[in-house]
Amino acid sequence: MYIDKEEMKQKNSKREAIIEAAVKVFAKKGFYNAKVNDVAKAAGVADGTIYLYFKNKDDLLINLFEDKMDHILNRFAAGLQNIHDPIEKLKTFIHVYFTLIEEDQQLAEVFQVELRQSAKFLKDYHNQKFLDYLNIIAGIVDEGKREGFFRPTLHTDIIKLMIFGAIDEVARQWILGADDKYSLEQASQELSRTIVDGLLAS
Amino acid sequence: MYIDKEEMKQKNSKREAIIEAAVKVFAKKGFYNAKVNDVAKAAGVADGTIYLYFKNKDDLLINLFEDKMDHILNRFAAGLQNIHDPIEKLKTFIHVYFTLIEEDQQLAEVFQVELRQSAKFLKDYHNQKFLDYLNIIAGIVDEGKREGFFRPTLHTDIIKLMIFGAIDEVARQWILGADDKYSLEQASQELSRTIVDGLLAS
Amino acid sequence: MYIDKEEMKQKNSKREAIIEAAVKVFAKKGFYNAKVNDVAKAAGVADGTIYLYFKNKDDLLINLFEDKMDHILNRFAAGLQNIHDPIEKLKTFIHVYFTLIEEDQQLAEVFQVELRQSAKFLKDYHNQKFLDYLNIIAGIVDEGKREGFFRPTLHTDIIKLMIFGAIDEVARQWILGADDKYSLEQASQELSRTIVDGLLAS
Amino acid sequence: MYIDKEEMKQKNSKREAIIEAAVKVFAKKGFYNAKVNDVAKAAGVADGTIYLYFKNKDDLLINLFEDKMDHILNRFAAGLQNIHDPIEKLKTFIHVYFTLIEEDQQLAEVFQVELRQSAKFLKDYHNQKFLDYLNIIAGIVDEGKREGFFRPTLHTDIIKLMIFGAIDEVARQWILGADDKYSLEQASQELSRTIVDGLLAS
DNA sequence: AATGAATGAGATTTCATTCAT
DNA sequence: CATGAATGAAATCTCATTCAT
Repeated sequence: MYIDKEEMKQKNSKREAIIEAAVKVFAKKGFYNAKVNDVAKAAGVADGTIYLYFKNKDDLLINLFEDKMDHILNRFAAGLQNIHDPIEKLKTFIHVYFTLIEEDQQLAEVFQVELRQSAKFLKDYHNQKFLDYLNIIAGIVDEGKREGFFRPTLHTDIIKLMIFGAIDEVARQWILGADDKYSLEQASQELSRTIVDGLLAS
Repeated sequence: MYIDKEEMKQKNSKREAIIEAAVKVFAKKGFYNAKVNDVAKAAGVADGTIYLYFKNKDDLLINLFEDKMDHILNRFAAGLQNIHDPIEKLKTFIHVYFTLIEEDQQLAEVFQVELRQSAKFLKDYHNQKFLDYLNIIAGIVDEGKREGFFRPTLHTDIIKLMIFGAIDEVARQWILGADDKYSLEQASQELSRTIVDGLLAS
Repeated sequence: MYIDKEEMKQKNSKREAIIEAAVKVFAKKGFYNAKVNDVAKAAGVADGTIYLYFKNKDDLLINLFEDKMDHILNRFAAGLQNIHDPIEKLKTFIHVYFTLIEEDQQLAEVFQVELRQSAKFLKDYHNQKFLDYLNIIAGIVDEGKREGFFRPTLHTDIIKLMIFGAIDEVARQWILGADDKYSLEQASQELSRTIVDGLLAS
Repeated sequence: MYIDKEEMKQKNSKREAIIEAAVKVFAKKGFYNAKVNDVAKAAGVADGTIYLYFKNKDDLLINLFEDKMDHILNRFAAGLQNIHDPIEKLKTFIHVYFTLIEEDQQLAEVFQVELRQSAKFLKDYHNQKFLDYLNIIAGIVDEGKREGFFRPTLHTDIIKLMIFGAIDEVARQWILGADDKYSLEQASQELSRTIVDGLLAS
């Protein structure tokens, strides 16, 4: 029994190690410029080992995405659990987002930059986790409409993208260091205020 | 005299043809999956010809970006020329943006998807044209603050990114066809109203 | 233990195989006209394998040169080991030279013809092994002067080149088959006699 | 009439210009690394123009060689014209050789380095001019034998190569600047003395 | 005769993936 | 399970040569 557990841990830990290495390497070099061997070296395994855990390089990126997205979705679920006011929910959503960005900037970079890149990921690959993520926002917006906080005429499909895009871009530029003119805390406040104001029923 | 003109046109037209072909091909296959030979065939020239006009594949992408960005910046300048009310300016900006997207969807796809991908473009390559573009938004926001329309406490560096991100994401998803639930006209209206409301001084 | 040895042998044997193949192919086609794929085929490996052992085509030529030069220098050292008379040493040097030429005519051709060609080898690439080689001759000449056999006024720096050039050219033309009018044995005798006579103190 | 002459001069001067440019460029970069366009630029003509005067790049090198060799052969003929003593002839030959080297070091470099390079030139291309050149030496040696100055047993075919190689190598190293330890004048003296001593009948 | 833009065959080199150990 | 040497398809880029002007 404990052996199985050990082995499971080993197994997991090797798969994990590869994903963590991939996050680092993809963040630094970009997916297309990163070599499988770079990831292998960073993970402390042989090239071939990666193919024991992942079908190919694309599959590694997909698995990385799904794994990390699970974690992110859990974090949002946890953060929003005990909040009932849609306005507070929206503010919390933004806050959790920036907290995640700050916690793991390399992961953030992969999400912000690399996942945008390939047709594979934004077009061909049907991205349920990303839809789940957008639906958190949609849920909050719909709730706000239902409860009379937000304009009832809001087109949720557009608004959810708008909110996501706004947060995402501010985060991306912070990550890229193009703007060290603002802190994530400032950004969080500014975005919350402006977005909420934009949605409020008059 | 007319010969010089002719030749100029010829010359330009070959460079132009390559760039137009690159837009098509990059939009369809993505930058990294597009072969130089694909671009050459699409442009009706030989592989080598591309290297007479561009240093290498990266350089082609950079030139494509700069050329097209010039056009875009001109379009914004023209569109905003005779408008003085900052609120109207913002609405017009959004409208012009979506008009451009609609006019050339392939170009839009390259800008919205492919240009996000390479470290070259978002990090290494210092991107003056993109800054110019963001500064159009910043200018409108600052004007609105000065003239008392918008909250004077707005942090322009954050707000400009927020606005850009919001518009950009809505446009991207429309391009990618993930959402055929809305028209660009609807999106334009919805964004204008929401963003302006978010910025207004109470 | 024997496994390590085996592996070493294997490893060496692949690097070796590539170098031997390169000698054959460069001799036949010339360095610039030889394709990497020609070498790969001759060595019975894939193109890519060559790049596991050598940085690029130039590096292969350099390594070939250094490896073979080591062997050649050893042969000279061995041949001259037990000889003390400078005149005998000179004769032996010439004899060993022609023996090496005869033993491996393809290698000789690469050394005599191909290595002369690229700026890399005669100018840019700093060529310690070749200097070592010339210094064998210089050593013999100096010894001969010191011991009163050779004219004490000989300018060793010139004489060593003269001797090398004389031997080298006779060998080259024999290799190129331009002159099948003489055997290497004849050439060896003729050169020995003439050079020694030229150096002798009167 | 005078127009034809003019044109002839023009014609010659363009062909000449290309050859002179080729000497410069080949000397600097080596034949294989020199681009036709490099030669064209150096000659102040268009790429295509070179093909009006020469069949291809190889043909340019061959023509360069033949032209220059004619000049060289003439110089030797002139220098040796009024000398009858074979020993003096040999000394003069060496002296003329070094004078030519000194007069045009770039040409020398092409002859010394580049012409050695391609199978085309030392094997395939049947090189009458080079044989003519070697035969000047052979003629002197034979004369010396006939007149009793040199050992009658000398194998002229070997000796001519030996003499050529000795002179050539000393010249080459001087060109390459590897040895700035000696002047060409010194070299000339040293070689003359040593070679003549080596050949003398005892 | 001269030009030089255009060609396109072909060479080097890379790197994801495999498989014998 | 793990390795990493070997593979070889495929991509970028070069450059001698052509040919319409």
